[in-house]
Amino acid sequence: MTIKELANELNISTTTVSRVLTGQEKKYRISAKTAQKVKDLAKTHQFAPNQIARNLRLQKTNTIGLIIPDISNPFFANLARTIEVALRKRNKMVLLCDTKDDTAVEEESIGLLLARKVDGLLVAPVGEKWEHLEKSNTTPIVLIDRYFEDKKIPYITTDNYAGSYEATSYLISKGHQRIACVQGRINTSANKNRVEGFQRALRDHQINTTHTLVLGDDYSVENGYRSTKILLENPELPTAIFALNNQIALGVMKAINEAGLHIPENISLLSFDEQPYFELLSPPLSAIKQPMEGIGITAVETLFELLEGKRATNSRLKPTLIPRASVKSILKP
Amino acid sequence: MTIKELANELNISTTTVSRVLTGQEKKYRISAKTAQKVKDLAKTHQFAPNQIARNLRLQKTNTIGLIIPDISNPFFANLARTIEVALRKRNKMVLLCDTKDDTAVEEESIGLLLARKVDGLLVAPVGEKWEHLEKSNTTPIVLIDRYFEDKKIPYITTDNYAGSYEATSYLISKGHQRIACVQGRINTSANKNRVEGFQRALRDHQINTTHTLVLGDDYSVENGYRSTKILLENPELPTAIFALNNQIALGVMKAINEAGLHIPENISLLSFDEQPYFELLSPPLSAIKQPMEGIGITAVETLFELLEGKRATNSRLKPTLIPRASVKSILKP
DNA sequence: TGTTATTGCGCAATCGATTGTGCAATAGTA
DNA sequence: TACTATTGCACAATCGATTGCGCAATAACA
Repeated sequence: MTIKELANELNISTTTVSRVLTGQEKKYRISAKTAQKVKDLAKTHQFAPNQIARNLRLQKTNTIGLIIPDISNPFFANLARTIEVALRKRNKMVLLCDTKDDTAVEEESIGLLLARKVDGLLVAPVGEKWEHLEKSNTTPIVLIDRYFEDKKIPYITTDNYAGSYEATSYLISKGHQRIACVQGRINTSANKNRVEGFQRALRDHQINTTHTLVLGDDYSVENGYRSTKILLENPELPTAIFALNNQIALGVMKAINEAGLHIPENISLLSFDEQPYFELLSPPLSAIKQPMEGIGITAVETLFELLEGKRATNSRLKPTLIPRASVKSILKP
Repeated sequence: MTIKELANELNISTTTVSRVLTGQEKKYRISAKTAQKVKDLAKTHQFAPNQIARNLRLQKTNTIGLIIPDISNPFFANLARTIEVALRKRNKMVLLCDTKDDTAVEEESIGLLLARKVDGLLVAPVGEKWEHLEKSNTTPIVLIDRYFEDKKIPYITTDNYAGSYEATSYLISKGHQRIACVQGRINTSANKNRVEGFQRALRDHQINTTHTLVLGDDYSVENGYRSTKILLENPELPTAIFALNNQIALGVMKAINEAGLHIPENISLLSFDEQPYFELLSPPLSAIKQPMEGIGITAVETLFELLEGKRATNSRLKPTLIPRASVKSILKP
C-alpha cells in the first residue's frame, strides 16, 4: 500500500494525501472534508508511509547507530537499554552493532552505519584507533564510556579516575598496602584512567609501589582468571586485588576459589562496575557503582544537542563506592 | 558524494558507475579501463553508495528487526549478541527494540519496523497478544524464547517443559517434596511450559501437590523477592524453591538471606537459566542451562529459510542441568 | 457586474541508486 | 567494400514520499 494507491482510491492527488498524513492540512489548506476522507481510508487500510522513501526525500532517517564492544557485558546491556528507551521517546530507532572489541569490526560498522545515513552515532569505541570515527564529518557522534585524549570527539563517561582513586583509598584505609590491580584493555581511556587513579592514590598515601602490580589486558572473565593465577604463583600474595570491571572480578574470584583461598580472609577483592548480583556473591563483593542511567541519558541528550547544531559538552559522571564484605580490614588494632 | 558526482567527474553516466560498483561490469560489458577508473575514484573519495536510495530501488533493506522484552536481562543480551554476529555474517544489520515487557510497546515496535521495511523480524514477544505479529503478511517473522500455541508463527525456543521436568525430578531425587515454584510472566509460553514440566514431574513421582505452591507473575528480581517473602511468612517452609529465571532467582536469594535463613541448609534453590556468575554465588547456584547460542543461530537460520521462500521448522532445543551446592539432599539415610 | 482575495488542490521535480532497452562505434567476415 | 556482430556505454523510467509553485473555482467586495 502506497499513498498513490490511497490517492487513486479517493480520486485525489498523492500531494493531498501526503499533506494530510503529515499533519500539514492547515498549512496547505486542505478542506476538513477531504482530510477526513484521507484519514479514514488510511486507518481502514492500516496504512503507514514507507519510511525508506521518506528518509530519502527528507535526507533524514530518524535512526541512531549504537556501537558497543560487547552487548553481553551487563554494563553495556544496561547502557543499551537506557539509550534505546531515551531514543524511543524522541522518535529515533537504534541500529545496533556489537564489535566484539575488535577495531576492524568497529571500523566496518561505522562505514555501514554512515552508508545507511544514520542521523547520529553513539559509540563505545574499542579504544585503539579513532581515525575512522572522524569519517563522520557531517554525522554527529558522541562517545560513551571511553574517549580519546586530545581528540575533540565529545564523550560521556564515568569519572573513572575518581572512582578508582576512591576505591584504592578505601583499600588503603583498611590497611592494604600490597594491592594488585587486574586491568582491562590497556589502551582504553577508561582503563588508563582507572589505573592512574589507582596509582595516584597509592602515591598520595606514600605506599611503596614495588609490590603493587598492575597486570592483565582485557575486560574478560578469562583475563581475571589468568592474571590471578599468575598473582597466586608468587610466594608473596597481595592482600587485596582491585579488578577493573565486573567480568574481570568474576575471573579473579574463580581463580581464588580454585586455589583454595578465601575472600576476604586471604585476599580482599574490590571491583569496578557494580552488578545486581554482587551483594549475593560469596562473599558480597565490594564495588564502584557507575551511574549507568546517567551515562545513557546524558549521551542521548548530548547527541541531540549536536543534532540541533549546538555545541556538545563532555561529562564525567561521578561513581560511588559500595563497601561490602569482600574487603577486610587488616589494620593492626 | 553520490554516484552522479562520481560520474560527472569521469564524464560518464551514473549507469556505468553503478554497474561497476555493484560488480556488474562483466554482465554489462563495461571496459576494464573504465571500470578501473570508477573503482579508483570511488576509493580516493571513500565513496559508499547511499543505502537509503538503494533500499528504495531494490525494495530490500538488509535489515532485521530484533524485538526483545528486556535487553538488560543477560539472557536476552546474550541472545542479542549471538544474533547480531550471525546476521552480520549474512550482511544484515539489526534494528533493536526493547519493549520493556509491554505489549503496547511491542505492537508499536512492529509497526515502526514494518514501516521501515525490515526484511524480517526476530521477536521475543511479551506473550500476551499475537494479532500484531500477524500484521507482517509479507515480512517473515520468527519467534524466539516464547511462542503462541495454535498459531502458525514459527518459533525457536528452549525445551522449557523438559528442562523444568528435569530440574524438578532432580529436586525430588534429593528428597524434596515441599517445593515452591516462583514463576515468571504467567501467560508466557516459556513460563507455562516450565510450570507444566514442574507439575508433571511432581505428579509422575506421586508427590502430594498440596504443599507445592506456584506463585509470582513476572520475570524480575522484585518478583522473586516479593514471592519469597510471602513463602517465608508461612510457618511450614518449602524445602526447596525452583525459580523460573535468573532474575527471579536473585530475588529469592536476597529474600532468604534477609530472613536470616541459609541456602541450602534451610531451603534448597534451583534456577532456570544459568548465568556465568552462578558458580560464584553463595552458595553456588544450581541451574538449568539454556542453549543460548543454539537458539540465536537457529533463529537466524530459520529466518533465512523463510527469506528464501522455504518452509520454516520450529525447534525446541534441549537445556541441561547443572547441579551445584544450592541443592541439598534431605534424604534420610 | 467587474475586480480582488481566498480556498482547495494538483503538477512535476526531487532525493540517489538501479536497470531494460537501445544506439553508436568498432571489429569481424564475406 | 558492404554487411553483420560485438563492444561500450547512455537514456529514461522506477522505487514512494515530499513540496514549491501555480491554477482554477468560489467568495468577498466595490
